[in-house]
Amino acid sequence: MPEGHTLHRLARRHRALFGGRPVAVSSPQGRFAAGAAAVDGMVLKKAEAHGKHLFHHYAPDRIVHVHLGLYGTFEEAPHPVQEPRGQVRMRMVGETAYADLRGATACELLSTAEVRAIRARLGPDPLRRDADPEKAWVRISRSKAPIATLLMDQSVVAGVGNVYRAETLFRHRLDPQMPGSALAREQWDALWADLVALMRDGVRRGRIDTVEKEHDPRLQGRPARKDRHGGEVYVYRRAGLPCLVCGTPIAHTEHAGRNLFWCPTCQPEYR
DNA sequence: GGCTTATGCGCAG
DNA sequence: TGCGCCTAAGCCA
Repeated sequence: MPEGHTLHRLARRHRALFGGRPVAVSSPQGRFAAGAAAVDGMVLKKAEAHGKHLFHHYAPDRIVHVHLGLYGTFEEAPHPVQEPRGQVRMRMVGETAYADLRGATACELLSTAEVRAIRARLGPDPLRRDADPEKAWVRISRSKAPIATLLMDQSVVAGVGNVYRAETLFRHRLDPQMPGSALAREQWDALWADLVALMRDGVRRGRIDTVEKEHDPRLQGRPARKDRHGGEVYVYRRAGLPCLVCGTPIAHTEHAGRNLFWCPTCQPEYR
Protein backbone atom coordinates (compact mmCIF):
# COMPACT_ATOMS: atom_id res chain seq x y z
CA MET A 1 0.00 0.00 0.00
CA PRO A 2 2.61 2.50 -0.99
CA GLU A 3 1.46 6.02 -0.25
CA GLY A 4 3.69 8.27 1.82
CA HIS A 5 2.65 6.83 5.18
CA THR A 6 3.90 3.38 4.09
CA LEU A 7 7.39 4.70 3.38
CA HIS A 8 7.62 6.60 6.65
CA ARG A 9 6.48 3.53 8.49
CA LEU A 10 9.15 1.48 6.73
CA ALA A 11 11.82 4.07 7.56
CA ARG A 12 10.83 3.79 11.21
CA ARG A 13 10.88 0.00 11.15
CA HIS A 14 14.26 -0.09 9.45
CA ARG A 15 15.71 2.30 12.02
CA ALA A 16 14.45 0.02 14.76
CA LEU A 17 15.56 -3.24 13.12
CA PHE A 18 18.85 -2.22 11.52
CA GLY A 19 19.81 1.30 12.60
CA GLY A 20 23.24 1.92 14.15
CA ARG A 21 24.46 -1.63 13.44
CA PRO A 22 26.10 -3.39 10.52
CA VAL A 23 23.70 -4.81 7.94
CA ALA A 24 24.39 -7.66 5.56
CA VAL A 25 22.98 -6.40 2.26
CA SER A 26 22.59 -8.64 -0.77
CA SER A 27 20.57 -9.00 -3.95
CA PRO A 28 19.46 -12.64 -4.32
CA GLN A 29 17.79 -11.74 -7.61
CA GLY A 30 20.96 -10.02 -8.84
CA ARG A 31 19.52 -6.80 -10.21
CA PHE A 32 20.96 -4.80 -7.30
CA ALA A 33 24.13 -6.87 -6.92
CA ALA A 34 26.66 -4.06 -7.39
CA GLY A 35 24.83 -1.62 -5.13
CA ALA A 36 24.34 -4.22 -2.43
CA ALA A 37 28.02 -5.14 -2.49
CA ALA A 38 28.94 -1.47 -2.05
CA VAL A 39 27.15 -1.22 1.31
CA ASP A 40 27.27 -4.84 2.51
CA GLY A 41 28.42 -5.00 6.13
CA MET A 42 28.27 -1.24 6.71
CA VAL A 43 26.46 0.43 9.58
CA LEU A 44 23.05 1.87 8.69
CA LYS A 45 23.43 5.45 9.89
CA LYS A 46 20.01 6.77 9.01
CA ALA A 47 16.77 5.67 7.35
CA GLU A 48 14.36 8.37 6.22
CA ALA A 49 11.48 8.94 3.83
CA HIS A 50 10.53 11.93 1.74
CA GLY A 51 7.20 11.44 0.06
CA LYS A 52 7.18 7.97 -1.49
CA HIS A 53 10.98 7.75 -1.55
CA LEU A 54 12.97 5.80 1.04
CA PHE A 55 16.65 6.45 1.75
CA HIS A 56 19.06 4.21 3.65
CA HIS A 57 22.19 6.20 4.54
CA TYR A 58 25.28 4.05 5.09
CA ALA A 59 27.89 6.74 4.33
CA PRO A 60 28.19 9.89 2.23
CA ASP A 61 27.76 8.83 -1.40
CA ARG A 62 26.55 5.41 -0.27
CA ILE A 63 22.83 5.82 0.03
CA VAL A 64 20.33 3.19 -1.04
CA HIS A 65 17.29 4.75 -2.68
CA VAL A 66 14.08 2.73 -2.86
CA HIS A 67 10.83 3.60 -4.60
CA LEU A 68 8.15 0.93 -4.32
CA GLY A 69 6.14 2.06 -7.31
CA LEU A 70 2.78 0.39 -7.70
CA TYR A 71 3.49 -3.01 -6.22
CA GLY A 72 6.83 -3.02 -4.50
CA THR A 73 6.88 -4.51 -0.99
CA PHE A 74 9.20 -4.85 1.96
CA GLU A 75 8.63 -7.93 4.03
CA GLU A 76 10.33 -8.48 7.37
CA ALA A 77 10.81 -11.65 9.36
CA PRO A 78 12.71 -12.70 12.47
CA HIS A 79 15.68 -15.03 12.29
CA PRO A 80 16.36 -17.72 11.23
CA VAL A 81 16.98 -16.40 7.72
CA GLN A 82 15.11 -18.41 5.09
CA GLU A 83 15.99 -19.12 1.48
CA PRO A 84 14.72 -16.26 -0.72
CA ARG A 85 11.32 -16.94 -2.29
CA GLY A 86 10.74 -15.43 -5.72
CA GLN A 87 12.47 -12.32 -6.98
CA VAL A 88 14.15 -10.65 -4.00
CA ARG A 89 15.78 -7.45 -5.22
CA MET A 90 17.43 -6.58 -1.93
CA ARG A 91 17.80 -8.47 1.31
CA MET A 92 18.90 -6.75 4.51
CA VAL A 93 19.98 -9.01 7.35
CA GLY A 94 20.38 -7.58 10.84
CA GLU A 95 21.09 -9.09 14.24
CA THR A 96 17.63 -10.40 14.98
CA ALA A 97 15.60 -9.91 11.81
CA TYR A 98 15.84 -9.47 8.08
CA ALA A 99 13.86 -7.72 5.35
CA ASP A 100 13.24 -8.58 1.69
CA LEU A 101 12.43 -6.04 -1.01
CA ARG A 102 10.44 -7.20 -4.04
CA GLY A 103 8.94 -5.55 -7.11
CA ALA A 104 10.27 -2.05 -6.47
CA THR A 105 10.38 0.50 -9.27
CA ALA A 106 13.71 1.79 -7.98
CA CYS A 107 16.41 0.25 -5.84
CA GLU A 108 19.72 1.94 -6.50
CA LEU A 109 22.89 3.23 -4.90
CA LEU A 110 23.10 7.02 -4.99
CA SER A 111 25.56 9.74 -4.09
CA THR A 112 24.74 12.51 -1.65
CA ALA A 113 24.32 14.90 -4.58
CA GLU A 114 21.94 12.54 -6.38
CA VAL A 115 19.79 12.22 -3.27
CA ARG A 116 19.76 15.99 -2.95
CA ALA A 117 18.60 16.25 -6.56
CA ILE A 118 15.71 13.85 -6.00
CA ARG A 119 14.62 15.67 -2.88
CA ALA A 120 14.91 19.04 -4.61
CA ARG A 121 12.19 18.11 -7.06
CA LEU A 122 9.81 16.92 -4.35
CA GLY A 123 7.30 19.21 -2.70
CA PRO A 124 6.74 19.42 1.04
CA ASP A 125 5.85 16.12 2.71
CA PRO A 126 3.09 16.36 5.33
CA LEU A 127 4.91 13.68 7.33
CA ARG A 128 8.20 15.55 7.60
CA ARG A 129 8.96 18.06 10.33
CA ASP A 130 10.87 20.24 7.89
CA ALA A 131 7.91 20.53 5.49
CA ASP A 132 6.91 24.02 4.41
CA PRO A 133 3.30 24.03 3.19
CA GLU A 134 3.80 27.56 1.88
CA LYS A 135 5.80 26.12 -1.00
CA ALA A 136 2.84 23.99 -2.02
CA TRP A 137 0.46 26.92 -1.67
CA VAL A 138 2.56 29.01 -4.04
CA ARG A 139 2.25 26.31 -6.69
CA ILE A 140 -1.44 25.61 -6.10
CA SER A 141 -2.62 29.20 -5.93
CA ARG A 142 -0.93 30.00 -9.25
CA SER A 143 -2.15 26.94 -11.14
CA LYS A 144 -5.20 26.47 -13.33
CA ALA A 145 -4.79 22.69 -13.06
CA PRO A 146 -7.50 20.80 -11.15
CA ILE A 147 -6.81 20.39 -7.44
CA ALA A 148 -7.05 16.61 -8.00
CA THR A 149 -4.07 16.83 -10.35
CA LEU A 150 -2.07 19.12 -8.08
CA LEU A 151 -2.50 16.96 -4.97
CA MET A 152 -1.03 13.95 -6.79
CA ASP A 153 1.84 15.94 -8.26
CA GLN A 154 4.82 14.94 -6.13
CA SER A 155 6.58 18.22 -6.88
CA VAL A 156 3.65 20.08 -5.29
CA VAL A 157 2.99 17.82 -2.29
CA ALA A 158 5.10 14.72 -1.66
CA GLY A 159 3.56 11.51 -0.40
CA VAL A 160 -0.11 11.95 -1.31
CA GLY A 161 -1.44 9.07 -3.40
CA ASN A 162 -4.78 8.20 -4.90
CA VAL A 163 -6.45 7.25 -1.62
CA TYR A 164 -5.44 10.30 0.39
CA ARG A 165 -6.30 12.52 -2.57
CA ALA A 166 -9.85 11.21 -2.91
CA GLU A 167 -10.47 11.15 0.82
CA THR A 168 -9.18 14.61 1.70
CA LEU A 169 -11.04 16.23 -1.19
CA PHE A 170 -14.20 14.55 0.08
CA ARG A 171 -13.60 15.57 3.68
CA HIS A 172 -13.23 19.19 2.59
CA ARG A 173 -16.19 19.08 0.18
CA LEU A 174 -13.97 20.11 -2.71
CA ASP A 175 -14.79 19.38 -6.34
CA PRO A 176 -11.78 17.46 -7.69
CA GLN A 177 -11.98 19.54 -10.89
CA MET A 178 -11.72 22.87 -9.08
CA PRO A 179 -8.68 24.81 -10.32
CA GLY A 180 -5.92 25.30 -7.76
CA SER A 181 -6.14 29.05 -8.22
CA ALA A 182 -9.78 28.98 -7.09
CA LEU A 183 -8.85 27.53 -3.70
CA ALA A 184 -9.04 29.96 -0.79
CA ARG A 185 -6.05 30.23 1.50
CA GLU A 186 -8.09 28.95 4.44
CA GLN A 187 -9.18 25.94 2.38
CA TRP A 188 -5.57 25.06 1.67
CA ASP A 189 -4.53 25.52 5.30
CA ALA A 190 -7.32 23.17 6.39
CA LEU A 191 -6.48 20.64 3.67
CA TRP A 192 -2.80 20.59 4.67
CA ALA A 193 -3.61 20.22 8.36
CA ASP A 194 -5.89 17.32 7.52
CA LEU A 195 -3.20 15.63 5.40
CA VAL A 196 -0.77 15.91 8.31
CA ALA A 197 -3.27 14.40 10.74
CA LEU A 198 -4.56 11.63 8.44
CA MET A 199 -1.13 10.58 7.22
CA ARG A 200 0.32 10.54 10.74
CA ASP A 201 -2.55 8.30 11.71
CA GLY A 202 -1.71 6.16 8.67
CA VAL A 203 1.89 5.77 9.83
CA ARG A 204 0.75 4.80 13.31
CA ARG A 205 -1.88 2.28 12.19
CA GLY A 206 -0.32 1.03 8.97
CA ARG A 207 -3.54 1.61 7.06
CA ILE A 208 -5.62 4.46 5.73
CA ASP A 209 -8.67 5.34 7.80
CA THR A 210 -10.49 8.55 7.03
CA VAL A 211 -14.08 8.05 8.21
CA GLU A 212 -15.22 10.09 11.22
CA LYS A 213 -17.05 8.22 13.98
CA GLU A 214 -20.42 9.78 13.25
CA HIS A 215 -20.27 8.41 9.70
CA ASP A 216 -18.93 5.00 10.66
CA PRO A 217 -21.15 2.36 9.00
CA ARG A 218 -20.51 -0.04 11.86
CA LEU A 219 -22.20 2.36 14.26
CA GLN A 220 -25.26 2.33 12.03
CA GLY A 221 -25.56 -1.42 11.68
CA ARG A 222 -24.15 -1.53 8.18
CA PRO A 223 -21.11 -3.64 7.36
CA ALA A 224 -17.87 -1.73 6.95
CA ARG A 225 -16.41 -2.40 3.55
CA LYS A 226 -12.75 -3.35 3.70
CA ASP A 227 -10.53 -2.82 0.74
CA ARG A 228 -6.92 -3.33 -0.20
CA HIS A 229 -5.92 0.04 1.17
CA GLY A 230 -6.60 -1.74 4.46
CA GLY A 231 -8.84 0.75 6.18
CA GLU A 232 -12.17 2.46 6.01
CA VAL A 233 -12.85 5.30 3.60
CA TYR A 234 -15.59 7.56 2.26
CA VAL A 235 -15.14 7.38 -1.50
CA TYR A 236 -12.02 5.52 -2.63
CA ARG A 237 -13.07 2.47 -4.67
CA ARG A 238 -16.68 2.91 -3.56
CA ALA A 239 -18.07 3.77 -7.03
CA GLY A 240 -21.84 3.26 -7.15
CA LEU A 241 -22.13 2.65 -3.41
CA PRO A 242 -24.08 5.12 -1.30
CA CYS A 243 -22.16 8.05 0.17
CA LEU A 244 -21.71 7.49 3.91
CA VAL A 245 -22.88 11.05 4.55
CA CYS A 246 -25.73 11.71 2.09
CA GLY A 247 -26.50 8.41 0.32
CA THR A 248 -25.78 9.65 -3.21
CA PRO A 249 -24.00 7.00 -5.31
CA ILE A 250 -20.26 7.68 -5.38
CA ALA A 251 -19.03 8.78 -8.80
CA HIS A 252 -15.98 7.49 -10.63
CA THR A 253 -13.94 8.59 -13.61
CA GLU A 254 -10.45 8.31 -14.99
CA HIS A 255 -8.43 11.40 -14.32
CA ALA A 256 -5.00 11.55 -15.96
CA GLY A 257 -4.94 7.76 -16.15
CA ARG A 258 -5.82 7.22 -12.50
CA ASN A 259 -9.06 6.31 -10.78
CA LEU A 260 -10.84 9.26 -9.25
CA PHE A 261 -13.77 8.94 -6.85
CA TRP A 262 -16.03 11.63 -5.37
CA CYS A 263 -19.54 12.34 -4.11
CA PRO A 264 -21.39 14.62 -6.54
CA THR A 265 -23.60 15.94 -3.74
CA CYS A 266 -21.08 16.47 -0.93
CA GLN A 267 -18.54 17.87 -3.39
CA PRO A 268 -20.69 20.20 -5.49
CA GLU A 269 -19.44 21.12 -8.92
CA TYR A 270 -17.22 24.19 -9.01
CA ARG A 271 -18.34 26.92 -11.40
C1' DG B 1 -5.01 -22.42 -13.24
C1' DG B 2 -5.90 -17.98 -15.65
C1' DC B 3 -7.52 -13.29 -15.81
C1' DT B 4 -8.04 -8.66 -13.84
C1' DT B 5 -6.71 -5.05 -11.08
C1' DA B 6 -3.86 -1.74 -8.30
C1' DT B 7 -2.41 2.97 -3.53
C1' DG B 8 3.22 4.94 -9.08
C1' DC B 9 5.87 6.86 -12.29
C1' DG B 10 9.21 7.46 -16.16
C1' DC B 11 9.36 7.34 -20.83
C1' DA B 12 8.18 7.40 -25.87
C1' DG B 13 5.72 9.64 -29.21
C1' DT C 1 -1.95 9.54 -23.97
C1' DG C 2 -0.58 5.04 -23.56
C1' DC C 3 2.76 1.59 -22.35
C1' DG C 4 5.88 -1.08 -19.42
C1' DC C 5 7.60 -2.29 -15.28
C1' DC C 6 7.26 -7.27 -12.64
C1' DT C 7 4.05 -8.39 -8.06
C1' DA C 8 0.19 -10.13 -5.11
C1' DA C 9 -4.49 -10.55 -4.17
C1' DG C 10 -9.08 -11.23 -5.53
C1' DC C 11 -12.06 -13.29 -8.52
C1' DC C 12 -13.70 -16.80 -11.71
C1' DA C 13 -13.72 -21.43 -13.65
